Amino acid sequence: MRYPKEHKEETRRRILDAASWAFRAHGVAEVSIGDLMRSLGLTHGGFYAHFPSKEALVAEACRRGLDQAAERLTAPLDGGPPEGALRQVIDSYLDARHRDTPATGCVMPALAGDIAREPGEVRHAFTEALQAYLAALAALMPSWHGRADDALVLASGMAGALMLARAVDDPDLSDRLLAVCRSFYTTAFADNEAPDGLASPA
Amino acid sequence: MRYPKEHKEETRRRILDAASWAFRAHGVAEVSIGDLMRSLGLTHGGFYAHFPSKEALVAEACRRGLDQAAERLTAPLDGGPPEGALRQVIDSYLDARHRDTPATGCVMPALAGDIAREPGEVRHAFTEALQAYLAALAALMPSWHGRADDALVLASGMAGALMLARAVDDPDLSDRLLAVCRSFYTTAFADNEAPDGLASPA
DNA sequence: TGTACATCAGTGAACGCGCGTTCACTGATGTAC
DNA sequence: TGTACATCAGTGAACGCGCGTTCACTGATGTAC
Repeated sequence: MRYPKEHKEETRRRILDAASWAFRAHGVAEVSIGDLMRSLGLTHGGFYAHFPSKEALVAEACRRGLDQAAERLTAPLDGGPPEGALRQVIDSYLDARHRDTPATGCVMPALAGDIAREPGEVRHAFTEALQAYLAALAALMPSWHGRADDALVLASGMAGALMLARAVDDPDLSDRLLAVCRSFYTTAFADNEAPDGLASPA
Repeated sequence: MRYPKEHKEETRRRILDAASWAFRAHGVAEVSIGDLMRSLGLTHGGFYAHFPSKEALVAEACRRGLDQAAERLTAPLDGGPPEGALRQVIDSYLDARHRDTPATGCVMPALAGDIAREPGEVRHAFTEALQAYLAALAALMPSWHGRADDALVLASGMAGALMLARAVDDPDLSDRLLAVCRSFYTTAFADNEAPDGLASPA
């Protein structure tokens, strides 16, 4: 069959989206090309007309996932961050809903452990997209902070907390982890206080 | 061949140690039973005389890895934590050497992402061992802190930082991540200040 | 002391299975005449 | 307007491979006599 002009790049985008969700939900190793194409009503053979290898798909899926997250951070604010934007980011990141829907959630807690063992192409794409994400996060920080450094602490801390909250078996521990970290990071980074009397972590 | 009395449990321990290292270094999915037994000079068939399944091995390997980490936290101190013990834990956790040797490092940044997707047996073993680890970490905290809560923040934060430091492609970013988080967590949790004038995170 | 036997940790062929990747092929449709 | 053809996104059989797991077997040695 012959297809309309943009059909192919539309299919490519559908593969990429489905991969980006499935990898976050089930892990890179557990999602096969066959599964992926089948979930789109296609067959596995067609995949290689869109991507040269599974590895290339993983790299692009990581980048896309992080790029979308960065956009979500930036989108709501047109003229500088409104009061409470950072607080809202922390609240929704360290939330039961985010914990329970990894497919549409942040790439870091879902895949960073795997990415550390992936080949260079994947790690490079992840790194580039992470830099952009960190910059977007830093832009939400109160200006009297060491913004870029604080963004590193906040992003890695929230990613670690969400990852553990997902790994853990015990719902109470998982909820407590989210609640405690949410309160800690809000106090440390999103409280509007003077530079000298910074928030207490307690 | 007939073997001396404790030979079998000695072999079991060797399998468990090798698995615990290999899983952290290469990920659960990338280490096959064949690889594992071959690395001990054995053949794959013998594995099932020691463990009922790969899943059971993963569960025990996680538990063992975390238990050893908890022991390492507790061991040096016999009569309460000496000054600077927590500082030392943070320094050695968020260190380039730890980042570069995942096989002997902490289980959380290496495997927690995978564990979140593993079946109940594995997650349960991980959770139990994590509770013990968190208790050991809390015992190092200055007593004026909300120890148990602070241990959650510190453990998850350090795990997230190490995981990202490993995933990232760019040595400068990776080093900066470690340095910034090291300084942040030391100030927030290991500075000996009065309860009212807590450490500033900046 | 010497001999026959029971033990059992470890062996390795075999099982069914799914993976990533390749490639000759299909067939609906836009285009050229 | 009608017809022949070129295009090319998608198909599905086939490739070699390694996986987790099973099981009949091996053979050195402790033990019973």
